[in-house]
Amino acid sequence: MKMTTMGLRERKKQKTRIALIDAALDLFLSQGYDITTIDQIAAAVDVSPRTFFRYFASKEEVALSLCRDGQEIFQSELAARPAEETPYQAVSQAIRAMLTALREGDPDEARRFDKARRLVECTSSLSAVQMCLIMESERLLTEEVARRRGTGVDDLHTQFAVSVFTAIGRVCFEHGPQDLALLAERLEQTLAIAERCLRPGWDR
Amino acid sequence: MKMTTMGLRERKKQKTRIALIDAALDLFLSQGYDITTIDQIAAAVDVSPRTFFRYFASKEEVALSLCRDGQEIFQSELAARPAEETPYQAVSQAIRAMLTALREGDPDEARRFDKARRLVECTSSLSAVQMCLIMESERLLTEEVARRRGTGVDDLHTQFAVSVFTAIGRVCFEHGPQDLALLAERLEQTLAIAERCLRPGWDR
DNA sequence: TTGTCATGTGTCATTGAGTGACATAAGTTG
DNA sequence: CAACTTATGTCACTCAATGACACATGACAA
Repeated sequence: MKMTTMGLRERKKQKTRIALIDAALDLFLSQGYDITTIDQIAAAVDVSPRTFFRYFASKEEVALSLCRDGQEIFQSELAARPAEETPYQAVSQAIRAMLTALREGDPDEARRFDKARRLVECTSSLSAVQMCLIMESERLLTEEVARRRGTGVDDLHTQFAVSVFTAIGRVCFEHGPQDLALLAERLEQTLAIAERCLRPGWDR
Repeated sequence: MKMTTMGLRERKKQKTRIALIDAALDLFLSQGYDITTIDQIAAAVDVSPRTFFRYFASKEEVALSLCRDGQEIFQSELAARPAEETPYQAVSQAIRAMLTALREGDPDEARRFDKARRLVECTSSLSAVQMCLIMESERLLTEEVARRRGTGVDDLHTQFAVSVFTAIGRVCFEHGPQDLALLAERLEQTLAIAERCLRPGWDR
């Protein structure tokens, strides 16, 4: 298989997908999420409403597709951390890596990410679904932490550690600034606080 | 105003409300949440579908009304804690008080609470909305913690503390047993772990 | 009790999300 | 060019949710 080109069909699909995301985010931010209809989004990209649902299972999904991308980056960065690191070390490094990846990647993608975060921030129904994403990702995180701690996923201490990690992430991303540089700064401050509050070796 | 009786009209409304909740929970648990329609719930209580929406704003709300009740109990218990207590002391005592209130209250209510928790546990769309509730309640919690710590609600340390409290609550309630007695046990275990992980005075 | 007022409920119509079925158009491969 | 695969459009439908209006029922005063 060639990596240079991936067929006209596939490229068209990617293009439509991006166009749908951009149109949706812009409409959501300018008019409000609830008022905006699928028909409007589809019309803006000049596809049928039915086609929209072939790309995204729901109205929420198009808004949260970027958040999902971010979490997938985090998960893969986490899996790549060396096994010697404690859970806390691995998780904090993985979050840093995710932010770095976003800052060094496609600038358009970073702008979309900002838009998505601004949108979720001011739309309660989306905040709820975002939390659903976080909970999914939390399950994977639990497995990873359990592995590093050598416990099962039902271990209370492991679950507590995972919840603390989620807490750190939420403090950063939920009420944080849109700008990725400021976000990285806020992350460091939050991690510093966490380290001041937690006993050394708490995550072992 | 008399407290003994509260008028036939009001009593009828309470009765319909309870009946709708019970019918909904039973249908949701037996058939599944998504498959169950408003029409079925309304038919089971022998009211029109339109009336359902006069009691509950959405299909989700009827399922989560008990969770909301629980959180309101928590909030009022928290507000009643003496001002000298640290945030952690106040919050942990408030959670204990909430569980106690549920165990000592109406047994029917406790059974509904169990059903609701079981339902939310196995229905991802409801988990999402429950998280939305938790986030609402988190805003109030942030104000309370900020007051006790003498900071603004934007203080990072305060936000971290609140997130840790939420983490404790989620470890208990989310993957916990249905039974209220076992739940209280799990709470104590979780609190013990938290105290072992956190530095003394971390919440000051 | 009766008449008046307020309020809860049923019926009807409508919007919008989401899905299944089927025909057609477009890209892929030989 | 032909045969195949896959994306899209159209149509019809279910269900959640809301507004409007008429009607029934409980509350309350004379």
